Amino acid sequence: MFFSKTFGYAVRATAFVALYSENESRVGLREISEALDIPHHFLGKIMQDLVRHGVLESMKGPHGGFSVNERTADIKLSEILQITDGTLALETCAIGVRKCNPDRPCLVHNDLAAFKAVMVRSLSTRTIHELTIQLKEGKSFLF
Amino acid sequence: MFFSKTFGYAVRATAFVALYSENESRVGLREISEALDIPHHFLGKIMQDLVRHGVLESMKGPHGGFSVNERTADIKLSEILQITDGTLALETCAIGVRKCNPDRPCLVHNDLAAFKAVMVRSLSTRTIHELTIQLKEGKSFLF
DNA sequence: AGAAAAAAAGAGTTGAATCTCTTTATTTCT
DNA sequence: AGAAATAAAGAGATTCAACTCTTTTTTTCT
Repeated sequence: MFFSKTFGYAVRATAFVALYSENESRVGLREISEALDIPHHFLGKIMQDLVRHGVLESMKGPHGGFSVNERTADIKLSEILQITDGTLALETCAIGVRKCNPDRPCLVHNDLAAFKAVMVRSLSTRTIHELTIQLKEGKSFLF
Repeated sequence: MFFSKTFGYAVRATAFVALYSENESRVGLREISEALDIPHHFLGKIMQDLVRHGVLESMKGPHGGFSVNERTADIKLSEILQITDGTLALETCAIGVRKCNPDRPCLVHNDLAAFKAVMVRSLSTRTIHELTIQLKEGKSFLF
């Protein structure tokens, strides 16, 4: 696949927090990991990273957990991808042709180039806010 | 990426053999691995597998090497993918939503479903013969 | 027959992603 | 102040794809 599992976990967890921490309440790591069926220690590392990069807020201690901040709603999927994966795996040629480029395409280049454009656009325009709307309307699902 | 490196190596090597073994001559492992810049021991394993599955023929000894057989030209990319990867990595949900399906799509399901259809179709219709034509016409490149 | 060439086979190494376990730091509540 | 809850941090363990190295088998050629 062209994104890591970590990316999927990060997107789903962020959307989950955005849905369930809207008032003052926070969402605990355990709650997220159980709802989304993600190994909780592993998710812990991912959440740390998201907090470090300002995607979410966290608090330790009783009633601690994760919550949104003023930026969260406007975070784009591409920002999360950058945090978890560094770069989109579609950058390199799918079948390993070193000099593959639009003027010198590999055997599957054109099929992929069209898709890549769609994917890059989608990642760089979709925000967490949009995802939560889809979820609230029952148009897409987190688990 | 959604295919393994092994798949890319296998497709490129098969196309290379199809191009350069048309008369009675065979193509050696070393020649393939050097032309396509693929680690040769690793390629050896892949070639074995292709021969075992009837995609290519091989001969040991002096003047040995790999050559096409009567099936080679009609082999589809999906057959090679089956041999190297077992299955297309697009089968499972890209962000790990377990119950993801068309009636209950995850956040990126629809973007991906369209692409997957194109990709599956392309893999299951393109043959080695078509690839060699593209290569001969200079419309695509192997390295 | 024997040497050389080449693929086949087997076994080991590496690195990265994923996952697990343990300890530490912070916050809240009594 | 002390206990409990919770995230943060650190340090493995596991798995798998990708790669490397060595030995064996088969074939050809002199």
